Amino acid sequence: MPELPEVETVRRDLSAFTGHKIVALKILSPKSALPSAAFLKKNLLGQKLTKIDRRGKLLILSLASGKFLLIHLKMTGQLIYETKQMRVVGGHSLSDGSWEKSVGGKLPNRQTRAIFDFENGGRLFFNDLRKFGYLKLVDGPELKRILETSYGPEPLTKELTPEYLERVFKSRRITIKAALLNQKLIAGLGNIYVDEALFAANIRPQRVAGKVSKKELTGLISEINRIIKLAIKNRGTTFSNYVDSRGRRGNFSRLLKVYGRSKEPCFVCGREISKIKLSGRGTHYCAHCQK
DNA sequence: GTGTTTGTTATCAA
DNA sequence: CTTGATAACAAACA
Repeated sequence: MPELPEVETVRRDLSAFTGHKIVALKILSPKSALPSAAFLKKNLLGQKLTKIDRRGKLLILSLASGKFLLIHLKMTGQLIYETKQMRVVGGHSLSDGSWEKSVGGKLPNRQTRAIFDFENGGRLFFNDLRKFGYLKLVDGPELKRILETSYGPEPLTKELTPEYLERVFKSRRITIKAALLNQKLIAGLGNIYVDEALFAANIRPQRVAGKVSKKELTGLISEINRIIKLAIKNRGTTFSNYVDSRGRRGNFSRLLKVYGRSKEPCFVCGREISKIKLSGRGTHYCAHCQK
């Protein structure tokens, strides 16, 4: 489940490989390519990749042509980059053994939906078990429209203030959990980091968003920022199948306090972590610590 | 065969 | 117009 820290980790890693031309593109799953596989090929072949940005959980790859390739990993997407050197040495066994714990075998594999070959011999694999993710080619105006209509402020920016959250939550009768999952209100959080942030801020996920006090929102923002920063530092969380651009798992998993810890003891009070369903999502919290 | 996992959008309802 | 609830999407696993 790639959320902001996981997508940011991939973005930073892949940025090291920008500046090269795409010399071949294989699309193995046409439905993963928007608006169509043919359109992507036409617009990507021979194009230089100039930089990679991120907004929320969306990767934005800039092309020399002025167009943009948007990549969303959704739930099970992976972007794995192989250098020419890695293939020459025969696969993915790095000296630190990191490949053994992750995708293991050779690429492409059954989950591979697209393969980019670069001029420098590098190869980028887009894997996606469940095919929710996509590669989407857009022009400048469409990118602008998407960014303006789909994303609220990012964590770790000055735009995310208690005054802002107070204003956009005020009229809302949804739960604070649902509000934090809404990318239009705040960008980048998903199920894992929402549960973690609410635990750290001592706020019950089922509270009505509009009734959370400004003081609590202030604390919540500070916990969101702290956790997101720490998670990026730890290269994200691997819960199901997230791996970074070299196929390695994230290290934040061992720092999770509530997510995936149903019935285990709360690290603060020792009581059992509860698990309920909110907005159709598994929701983990401590009924004693969170008010 | 059933339930569960989740990011995002479409759809419908109030 | 706004807001919210829910299904749908896809594939694997217990």
